[in-house]
Amino acid sequence: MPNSPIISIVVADDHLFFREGLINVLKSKKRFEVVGIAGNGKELIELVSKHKPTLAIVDIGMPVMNGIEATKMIMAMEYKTEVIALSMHTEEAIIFKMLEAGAKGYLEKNISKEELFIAIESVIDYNQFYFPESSTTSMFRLMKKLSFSPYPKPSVLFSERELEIVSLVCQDFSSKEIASSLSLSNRTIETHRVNIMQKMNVKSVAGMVAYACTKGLVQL
Amino acid sequence: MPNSPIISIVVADDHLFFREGLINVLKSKKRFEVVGIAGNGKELIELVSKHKPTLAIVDIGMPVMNGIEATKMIMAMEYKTEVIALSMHTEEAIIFKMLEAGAKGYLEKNISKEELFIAIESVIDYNQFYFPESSTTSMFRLMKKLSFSPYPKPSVLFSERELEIVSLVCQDFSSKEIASSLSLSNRTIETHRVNIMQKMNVKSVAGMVAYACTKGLVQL
DNA sequence: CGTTTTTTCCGTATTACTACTGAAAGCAAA
DNA sequence: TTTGCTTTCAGTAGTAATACGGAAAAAACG
Repeated sequence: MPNSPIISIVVADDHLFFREGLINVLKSKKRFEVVGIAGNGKELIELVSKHKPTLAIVDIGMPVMNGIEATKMIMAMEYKTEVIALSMHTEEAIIFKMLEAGAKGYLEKNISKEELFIAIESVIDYNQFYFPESSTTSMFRLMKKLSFSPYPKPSVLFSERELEIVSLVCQDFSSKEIASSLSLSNRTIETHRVNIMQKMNVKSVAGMVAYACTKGLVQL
Repeated sequence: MPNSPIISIVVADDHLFFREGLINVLKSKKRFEVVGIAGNGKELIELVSKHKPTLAIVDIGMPVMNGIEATKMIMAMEYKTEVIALSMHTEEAIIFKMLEAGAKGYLEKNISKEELFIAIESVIDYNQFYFPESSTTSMFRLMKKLSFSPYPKPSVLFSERELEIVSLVCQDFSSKEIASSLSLSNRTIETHRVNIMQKMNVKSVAGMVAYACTKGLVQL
């Protein structure tokens, strides 16, 4: 999913080396912006409430406040920051608690860059849960199945501007309103609409909004 | 959810008395239409493939073919028939297998009419999983949480005609097209659109489609 | 049977959207 | 540097949708 909005991330882990490594990996993709680094759960919730990031990557075992408690507190905040849990080993009971607390994904610490990216995009772009392949207990198999992506991936790519306009259209704003709110010409918006509808292969706004909803282009 | 489309149902249970009782209860609501009655899994899949019902209410323990196998086969069909499982007792392992097979709900046989109706509407209207309150093991607590309704209930009621038109609008049909496909005047459709938008409190088609998607008025 | 809701239909006017053009500036990749 | 994509803007025209009105038949409900 190129041309996607920036994902701001807060990272929490009590191991300096791992933390730094993780941050470096995240920084290698320009879509990811690390806005905060925490060494324990308390720091984490402070950073999350301060920066309201899109995502928090949270180690489960941390001093002062563990990842489970911290996740619960993050979930209680009004801003919707997603949480992906990190753990050294696959301990089913712990992962379970983390998911109950509200985490949307779980990762072992020895994963590859690629798996990390996939996990983040699954959770953020496609609003799905993410579990590692190694967790093959029956409960996880079932949960994987139940938490399939509700959105089939769109087959075409939309630019950031286009996604912005789609989103505003879905919020019931007219072209004029969108134009003035973005300080652009009405004709610019109309051109975008035409292009968007062509890409979607639909005939009218109705089809455009329906497409956006079903493909998960907008989160309403 | 009054003014909702008819739900066609196939019932499968090997106990005559229970089966008849269930059918009578279903018939007490005019929204439910029992289109088939099966005494075992084999009959069930024949009836489902013949009638393509909205819902199948399936006993787990049946001769010839049990509910789990039958559910798997129903899920493999192209038509999307939902399955609600029935069981005598709450046996976690069995329920688990049933959910893995693709059932969206589970009910004990000693439930009330009201609970049955709620279960059906949860599964059909709101696309959510349904578990009985009595299953309070941690796994079910979590699964309940994960399978919350993605759709907040609409606060207004729409007539069948209105829902029909909403659905067609969401499918990118213009008023003219809808008018001719329903053999109605263009003005009739336009009037409906106005009424619908007033009820939804939106300003344009875009808002209408977005409302329909978020409230689950249409299944796209 | 009366009441209410639903469904049907119309005129007029205005606004919004879509179709068909065309084009220039910016930016990034090849 | 050329190529391509994104973003910006515009004229003209036609079509669709929305905002005001108003109204009557049909069906559902008590």
